[in-house]
Amino acid sequence: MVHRIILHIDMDAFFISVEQRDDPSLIGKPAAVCGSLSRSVITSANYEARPYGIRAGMSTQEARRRCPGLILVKGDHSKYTRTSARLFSILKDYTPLVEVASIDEAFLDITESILLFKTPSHIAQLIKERILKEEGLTCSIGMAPNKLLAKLGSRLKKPDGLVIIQKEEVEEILRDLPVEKLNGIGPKLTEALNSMGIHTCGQLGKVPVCTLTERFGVIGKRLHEMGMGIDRSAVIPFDEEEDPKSISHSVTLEEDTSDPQRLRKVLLQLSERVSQRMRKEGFSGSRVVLTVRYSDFYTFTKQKTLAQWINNGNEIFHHCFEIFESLSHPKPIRLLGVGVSHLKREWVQLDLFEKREKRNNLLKAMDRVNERFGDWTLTWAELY
DNA sequence: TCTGGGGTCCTAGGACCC
DNA sequence: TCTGGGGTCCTAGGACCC
Repeated sequence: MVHRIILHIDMDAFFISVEQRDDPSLIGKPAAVCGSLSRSVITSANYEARPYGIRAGMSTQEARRRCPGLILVKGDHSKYTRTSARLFSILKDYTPLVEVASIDEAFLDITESILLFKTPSHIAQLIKERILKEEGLTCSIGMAPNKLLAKLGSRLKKPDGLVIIQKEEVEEILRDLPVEKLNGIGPKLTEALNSMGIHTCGQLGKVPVCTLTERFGVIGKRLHEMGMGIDRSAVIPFDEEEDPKSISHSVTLEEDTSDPQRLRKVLLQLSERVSQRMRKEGFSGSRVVLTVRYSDFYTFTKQKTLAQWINNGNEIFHHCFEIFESLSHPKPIRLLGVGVSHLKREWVQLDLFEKREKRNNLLKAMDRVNERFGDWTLTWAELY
């Protein structure tokens, strides 16, 4: 295989950095973005807040307790989506092979682009400069022979880092690197590996594949390769992405409730939002999934496969309400979710071919990012 | 007043069919 | 009349990601 050059671009503390750019009074003070000001979690904390232990996923209450002076900003997701779209349009100036990994992360395959630019690291440098100049934001970039290592690289030096991992250095870098630093190895796998005496990637790469497959099944082979820094997966540009497999919305209620009328209304609204997205993106589905979380945080899903394809709000509601009513709910409800899976395309987006031809068109990029992230703009307040 | 919201992939048991 | 075995679909739940 041709030796590839992959970049992973990861925005630094994306949401709160956007807020700081727009409100300089936040600069230099511990600040964080959260979902809502009451029952929510931190979605992004700035580097001044991190010494207090403030991290994404922490409840806002816990964050306030740890850092009484913390400034909390309610997230404005439509703003982040618009910023994200402009960032992706910058990236597409350097290669058509840009993968949207999340709202603030991208993979670029620049193997072919180096003919047009001086060196690979020059491309990375140009990208950092343009993002800073045009958006006032910093990012961290990892450059490596594959996505796994590029992603590792962008994590190694944050914020505003540029880490280049050459093929020859891979073994040395991985030798003493804790396994949990790799994308895809979460808390449970880390614990399991550690209990087998495997703590570093170097150790992981030396474990025979059969030992790993015996213990972990199909992912055993993948783990073995990860330990050796091998990753053959391709960068998938946005216009070659597969269709989504499910569309869902969920909401944590302002307060736990058992009131059937309120719960019914929430299910109706969630069903309507799901159906609007399905129709906008051209899907029907034949499986409805209800998610319920009780006040004690016990969470479960119940699904129902239908004999027909549906995409309108009333039908989605009808089926998920039927599931809802078939259950005896022993505790007040904290969260409800409605989803549809088993999706089928009703129509093909007319601009798909156009998209292929105009990969550098800003509007197309914005459309695509909006399709993926636009619904983040909806908040609880807007539902009522 | 602890704990958001949107996804993907994998597993595993049971039903059902040949 | 002591019971195989392969395949698919359905359902629920878990791990992981940002």
